[in-house]
Amino acid sequence: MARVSQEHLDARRRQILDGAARCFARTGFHATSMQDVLAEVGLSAGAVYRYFRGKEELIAAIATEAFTAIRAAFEEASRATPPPTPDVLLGAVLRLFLEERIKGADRQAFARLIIQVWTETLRNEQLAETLAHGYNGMREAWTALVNAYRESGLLHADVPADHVARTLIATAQGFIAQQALFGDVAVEVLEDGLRGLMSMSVPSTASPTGDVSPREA
Amino acid sequence: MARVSQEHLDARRRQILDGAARCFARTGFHATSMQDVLAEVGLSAGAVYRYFRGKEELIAAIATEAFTAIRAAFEEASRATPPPTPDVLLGAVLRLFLEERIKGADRQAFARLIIQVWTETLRNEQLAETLAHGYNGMREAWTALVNAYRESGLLHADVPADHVARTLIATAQGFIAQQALFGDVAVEVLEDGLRGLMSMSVPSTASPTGDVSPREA
DNA sequence: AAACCTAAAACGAATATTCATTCTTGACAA
DNA sequence: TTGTCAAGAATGAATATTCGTTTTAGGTTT
Repeated sequence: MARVSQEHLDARRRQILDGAARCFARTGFHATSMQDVLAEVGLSAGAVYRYFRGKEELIAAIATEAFTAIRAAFEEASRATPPPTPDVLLGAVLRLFLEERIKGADRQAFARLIIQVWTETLRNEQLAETLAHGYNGMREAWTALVNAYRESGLLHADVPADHVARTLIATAQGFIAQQALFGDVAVEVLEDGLRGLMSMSVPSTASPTGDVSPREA
Repeated sequence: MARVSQEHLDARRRQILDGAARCFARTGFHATSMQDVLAEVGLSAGAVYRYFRGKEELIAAIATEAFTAIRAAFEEASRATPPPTPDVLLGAVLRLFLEERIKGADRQAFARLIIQVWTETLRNEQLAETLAHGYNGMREAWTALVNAYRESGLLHADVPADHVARTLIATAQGFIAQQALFGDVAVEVLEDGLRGLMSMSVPSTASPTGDVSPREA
């Protein structure tokens, strides 16, 4: 028996994943050809097809891995005790996110990969379910956190905790989008922005602006 | 001259754009084949290629049109006088956004198209510039708006107005992403979420960013 | 010797695009 | 009004290319 060590196999697999991730972040899943990937990872077709059944499996592996990293960032930040205020919480999420890197790629690469994972859910139902399930978990954790805000007297408005949780997650997602599009995201922007919002006075619930009526199903 | 009426030409062009938009929203720009588009619009290849030089031009036309609609929603909402509070403002943006529809497609379709426009900027530099320029315009308009908040005493924290503006835009972008991914976005979620954030107390502890001295909460 | 990998060639399927052809339109002459 | 006819509009099978993948034979490492 002359087998290569398991570490070698793992390293090869990682080498492929990293190279493919660079390609995908650069040009997108479907505008990247397998030949692009082969050239980037520096391996032959036969080698790559030994580790992955095909392009779809490679995409699925990278997409799942990327989303898992995102989810971990959200959950790790929300585990802090006592619950930090939203600016600190989301700042931590974004900081973890910006630290997450694709080996050998620039700062924008991971964000670009993430927004492509979003679009890939259109085609890949399995991935869509993974994402839906993952986000539901985050929502629940963050809803509990918002409820803790209310109980400690930090949150005054009488609004569903779930709505606040979804809004916070949306803000983080938006900054991921901005990082992917413009690559100029600094954590302070988000932290300051949230502090600014939190410092604003809440208008009385019955605000007769008139031009917009809350009629939506 | 034996030509067909200009209205006919315009209608054909729109027919192609609408059908292609449905395809692209469903499966993405690059996973959609021209034959898919041809079948969806009910025209032959030759007919479509009379109106568009090729797939790239079709993609560019649809992407630009979609982003223009988004930008219009942001700007129309920000033109309201007096400046409405962020919850009302972003609520209006999201309402306008959810009204924007691709003819013959479901509620998620337009949001799905938008997130694909984001990813398309990776490949299309021209489109990337259009987006960067457009978002910069929105940022400036919204920064002015946040400054108006501060002057009217609504905003207390001493944070750059631009940071608050970017955070608000990020929140809207995040809800667009959620609508694309899960399709269950209601405007009230965003409105409640922002009201909740605005009702929270700003911590007075020194923040890691430096000597931001918050005033009364 | 067995597992790993390479390099190159070849594969069929799928792709975007073209082009020779047919159909349709509408201005104009009768 | 009616008939004519060329230009415009549309067709769809054919084209060349590119794609992902498999196969081949040979070489290298353990």
